[in-house]
Amino acid sequence: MKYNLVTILGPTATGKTGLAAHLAAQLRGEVISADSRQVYRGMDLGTGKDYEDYFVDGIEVPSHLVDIEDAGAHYNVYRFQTDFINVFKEITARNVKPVLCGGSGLYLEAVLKNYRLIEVPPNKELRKELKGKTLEELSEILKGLKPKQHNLTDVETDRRAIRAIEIEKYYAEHPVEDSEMPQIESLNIGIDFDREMRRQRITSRLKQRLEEGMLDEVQRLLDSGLTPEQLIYYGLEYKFLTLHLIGELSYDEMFSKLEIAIHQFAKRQMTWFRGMEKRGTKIHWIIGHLPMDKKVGQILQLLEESS
RNA sequence: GGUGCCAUAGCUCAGUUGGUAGAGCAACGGACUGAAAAUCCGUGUGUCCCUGGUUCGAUUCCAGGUGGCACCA
Repeated sequence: MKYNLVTILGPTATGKTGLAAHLAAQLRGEVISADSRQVYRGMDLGTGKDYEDYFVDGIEVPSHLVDIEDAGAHYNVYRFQTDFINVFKEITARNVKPVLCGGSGLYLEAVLKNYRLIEVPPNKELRKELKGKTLEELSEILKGLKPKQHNLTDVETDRRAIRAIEIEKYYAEHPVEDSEMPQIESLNIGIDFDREMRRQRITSRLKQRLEEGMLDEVQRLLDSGLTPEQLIYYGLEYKFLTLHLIGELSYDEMFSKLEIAIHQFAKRQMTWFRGMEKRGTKIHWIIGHLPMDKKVGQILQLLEESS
């Protein structure tokens, strides 16, 4: 087979995990999650994590990169890429087929396009040197190092700006060799629903998860000592449910604002996937409402055709 | 039933001393290499309720109608 990876992607609420698990079951494979929020333990309903999705005919398909961090921690692309590489190597060495599955476009592309991210150790001297500079001065320094600056979150706080400068300086001094990254040949499958269907699925899934106790989950995280700010940082469900629990939004306001925010998120995900296609990543879109065995069948067919 | 007020974008509303209109939110498009469920950029999508009158010209003024709200019966 030409491919050494199958990737299942798509916007939120399209049934990616279930499809990945069913496919992995057919291939004697294992699932590697590419979801920037499902990495956190205790964040389940709010991240759309559903352990039952991994059971196929009563047998659990092994999964990776889910529940690997405490809630409250900050995971990131660099960590994802290195974690992915480790899991990929380990699985492949066991002669098991990896199925990458998720909706975090940046994470997917970091792997599929082999982003050059390297370990950047803290530079104490530089940090001392930059300490006390204003955010504007730091922004200027960063702009000098990285003229094509897109991401304003880099200069939102002094700490982040200093880290961004540290990373850029390190890159400048350490040309990267791309030896670490295994060669990835991925068959990419996108799950497609039309816009109206996508919105309906998001809304009904939101209602369902609220009924299943999503508010209790967020309350539990608050009770465990996480601050509202820490939870709001995670966005979407955690942001709006927290705002409701601390009394800043009524239930109805929370619901409608969250619903809108998830719709907007799904749209941004689609923009990212279209962007990936423009940048040269082939995505085979399959129709979301087909029965599971049809979808799996189409993917197996594509794999066969390639061999 | 009477009187008054209102009717403009998907929603809430502003506006045009008469020259066919604009904000917020939503929606749509885009960007994205160490927080990415984040962050940021761009786009107005309209029988200005209907019919008639005045006028070179009416979404705007006048009359009637329809619908909504309030008050009085």
